[in-house]
Amino acid sequence: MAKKTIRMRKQKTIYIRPIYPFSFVGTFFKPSHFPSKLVYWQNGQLYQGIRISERILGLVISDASRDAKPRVKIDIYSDTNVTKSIVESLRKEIIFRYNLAGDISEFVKNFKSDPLLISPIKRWGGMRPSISYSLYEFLMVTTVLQNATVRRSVQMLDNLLNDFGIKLTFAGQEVFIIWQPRDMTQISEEKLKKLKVGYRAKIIKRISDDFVAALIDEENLRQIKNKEEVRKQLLHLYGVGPQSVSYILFEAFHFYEALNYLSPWEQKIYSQLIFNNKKTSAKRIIATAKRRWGRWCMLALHYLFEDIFWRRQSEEIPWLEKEIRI
DNA sequence: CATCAGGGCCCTG
DNA sequence: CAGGGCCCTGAT
Repeated sequence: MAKKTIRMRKQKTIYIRPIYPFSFVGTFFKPSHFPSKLVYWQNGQLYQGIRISERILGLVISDASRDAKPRVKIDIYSDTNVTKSIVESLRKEIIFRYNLAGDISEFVKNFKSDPLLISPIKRWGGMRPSISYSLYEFLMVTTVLQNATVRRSVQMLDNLLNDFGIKLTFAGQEVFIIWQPRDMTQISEEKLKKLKVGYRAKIIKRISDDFVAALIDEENLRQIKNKEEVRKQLLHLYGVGPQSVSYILFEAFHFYEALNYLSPWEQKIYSQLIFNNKKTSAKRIIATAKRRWGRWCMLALHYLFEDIFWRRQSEEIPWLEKEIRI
């Protein structure tokens, strides 16, 4: 059990208007993501915790679009009242994390007749790359994803959250929020290893230390428009390699063409979706995607990927099940 | 029982 | 640039 629990009550509701075209479900719920206690999706609503300048808030995010005008509703929960400046910082943060100010109209326009994308775009047109987490939180997640099956990743994160996370109770649900970098400074590697994270203990420590020392700063990175510069800075972090960086560049920083690495299991899935076989190399898939979709190449793959995971929820896709190691 | 391969990354040679 | 080692777990 988490050592700390915060019970929250509803304080305020705000609305955000995303840029058209927009898919609420596609943007706020990613069926391909591994299941964690950090976010909870139910009945078209997303529950999550978030830190805004040292304050912890609970959010219930839902679709409030009207007359084809996209609109996102956010109910804000907290154990104390929230000031106007917290609310405004939260608004900005949500707009960035979920890329609500991003404009992907050109992608939709250009490829809505592309044979591979025609039905994903019909279903999810307006879906953006997004992530519920802060950069630090995302790095903790990519660390537990390394060299592990889904079950083991979940176990590692659960163990960490039980010792260092905070449980938030609001709107009749429970979600957890990850510790802060400074909470790790006095925790020994040995103690982390008891939580069965193995060699990742060192990674968790060193990334946390770098955040505490302000060697890495999410706000700064967000200002950088050059993808390769962001990549370079992320790769400086211990335990962060090409796989983690590719997730982060696309999902956290929204570079639609961040595509130069595919892990073996993803390669098999894309190979099947694009070439109808399992053995087309990652290199060839990447080259094809770049040629076909240009500066939207990673976004295009994302549409294919999420679409097949959505279909998996309602139909049997035996070849896919084999590639997803539970 | 022993061995091995994971939804990587680091380090060495 | 290739390949061994790192952690744990479940499969064989």
